[in-house]
Order: sequence, then structure tokens, then C-alpha cells
Amino acid sequence: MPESTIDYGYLENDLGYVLRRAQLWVFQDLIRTMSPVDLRPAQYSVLVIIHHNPGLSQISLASALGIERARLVRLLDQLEDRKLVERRPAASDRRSHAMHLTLEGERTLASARELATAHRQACLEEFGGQNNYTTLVRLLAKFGAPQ
Amino acid sequence: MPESTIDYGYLENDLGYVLRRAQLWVFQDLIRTMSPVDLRPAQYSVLVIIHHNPGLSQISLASALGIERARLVRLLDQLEDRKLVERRPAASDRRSHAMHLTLEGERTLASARELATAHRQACLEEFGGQNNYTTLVRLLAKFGAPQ
DNA sequence: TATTGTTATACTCTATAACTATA
DNA sequence: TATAGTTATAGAGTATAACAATA
Repeated sequence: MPESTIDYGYLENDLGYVLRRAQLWVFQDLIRTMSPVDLRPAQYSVLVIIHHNPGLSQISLASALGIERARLVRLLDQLEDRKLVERRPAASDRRSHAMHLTLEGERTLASARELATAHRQACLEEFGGQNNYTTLVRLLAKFGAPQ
Repeated sequence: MPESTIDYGYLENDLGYVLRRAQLWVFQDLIRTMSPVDLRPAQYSVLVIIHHNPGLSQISLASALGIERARLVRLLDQLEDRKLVERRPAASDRRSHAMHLTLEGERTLASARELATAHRQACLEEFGGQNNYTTLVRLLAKFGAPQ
């Protein structure tokens, strides 16, 4: 039975359903385009946030990414094993770590950024142009955004 | 260090990042509002598709949902254990199953539908109105949609 | 040979609770 | 007491490969 005969009911007007389909597509394309630097979406976003906020704590980082601090620990373990990030002792609070990118981390992020350009272009084309893309990002940014 | 000092860099203009944040919010709200009928988003969408396409095969169902057929097996096992769906032998192809909702499955879906109304209302309010919601769904439906 | 459903495996991600060392 | 980081566990979801029954 071909897919074209499927009736999606009200699911095709369900925000959760279309969000999931879209995110699946975008993440798969991101994973594919990032494969030369071997970064998954979560790892990439960790590097971006640390780059723009050197010295921030793990709890701030987890909050910015919208993930649990327990999940962040293993993410950072992997990136630290690959010598891309560093946990340094925080000056003011000895419980806390100050997160920094290593030189290689900065280099990897720079490469990732170039690859991200190709990914963004793929999204633009898949989606139907700059205007729709911009509108979409603007509308989505209102949801669950860290204030 | 308060979150308000975080610099998200270009991440806040990254489609994958905002998609993930939005989906997280919507799914969490959906899980919360569906808790009286104990259905997760994937389970709910299974019931919806079967209801609108009684007798369809597992492979068609998996394709409609954008999940692997191996993943669907366990989803259906759970729902069948709860007597919400039935795998019946397909008339034309003895390899295949014809999926149906039980009477209790139809009742549960009807309850879920009513709860979904509250969820939709929560999304509308979180997001900022019917117009934005409709625009968003329309733009997202172009991504990775089954043709 | 190819397809449908199944089983198995490995990995990612989410959600929680509890522990330690500091505050 | 509360907080930052960690460890452990359970479940959900994703991605593959292989298998039996059937086409």
C-alpha cells in the first residue's frame, strides 16, 4: 500500500508532529554535514556557547543548552578526551568549573562553522528561501527560549 | 551567574537549535496534558494514524510516522498489551498485519483528543495567537514531510 | 530475490535520585 | 541548608544488521 493513500487525520496540523519531522530532517542534515569534524548537534552547540562565554560554569552551560547538568557531564567528558574543551578550576567558587575551549577546540569550531554554512544553505533550499527561513526561526525562538 | 548574561552567539539563529527548544517545550506540555490517558506523543500518533487508516500494515504505519519498523514493533507491543490496538492477519499478504484499534483504543483516543484541545490552546497562548501558530505549522509542514 | 515483521545490539538522549565537596 | 559537579539507573528514541516466513 503506497504512502500516498495514508490519511494523517489532524496530525498534519499538530505542532508537535510537524516539529518532530522538521527537527529530524534538520538534525540528520547537520550530522551529515558535520561528519568531517565528527561533531553531533549537541556537541557543536556546546562548543559554540563556550566560545562565546569563556569561563562559564557547567550549570550555566546546561541551562543555556536546555539539558540536564548530569547529561552535560558526559558530553564534556567526551569533548575533554578529544582535547577540545578544558575544565579549569573557577577562581571564586571551588565547587565550580570554568569552561574553556582549547586551541584545537577553537580550530575545530572554526571548521564546523564553515560546514554549518553549507548546512544552512541546505535548509534554505529544502525549505523555500530566506524569507520563510527567517520567519520560521523568528516564530520558533519564542518557544521555550531561555529568557 | 544569571542566565541573562549568556551570549548565544549565532545559535539563536540556528534552525536546529530553535527547533529543538520548541519541540522540547511542546512535547513536555503534550506529555503533561496526556498524562490522564498515559499516552506519550509517539503512542498518541500511532493511535491517530490507525484510527484514520484501519487495516494498514506496520510498514505503512512506520513510514507515516517517520520511525523505523523495528522501533514500531515495541511501540505496538506496549499498546497491544494495554488492549488498545490489535494486530490482525492481513487478508491479501500473509507476511503482513492489519492494524486496528480496539473499542477501548477508540475510547482512549477520544479522551486523548479532548485533552489535545487543551494542549493546542496552551501552544497558542505560549506562542502568541492563532495566526502565528497557523503560519508556523504551514512552514514546518514543508520539512521532511511524507510526500 | 525482495519484503514484512521480528529480534538483537549499540549508542544517544531524557529524567531522577543520590552522593561529594564545597558554599 | 543549599549548590556544583558527579555517578548510577531506567526508560525512550535512533540506527543497524540479521533472521524466518512469505511474496
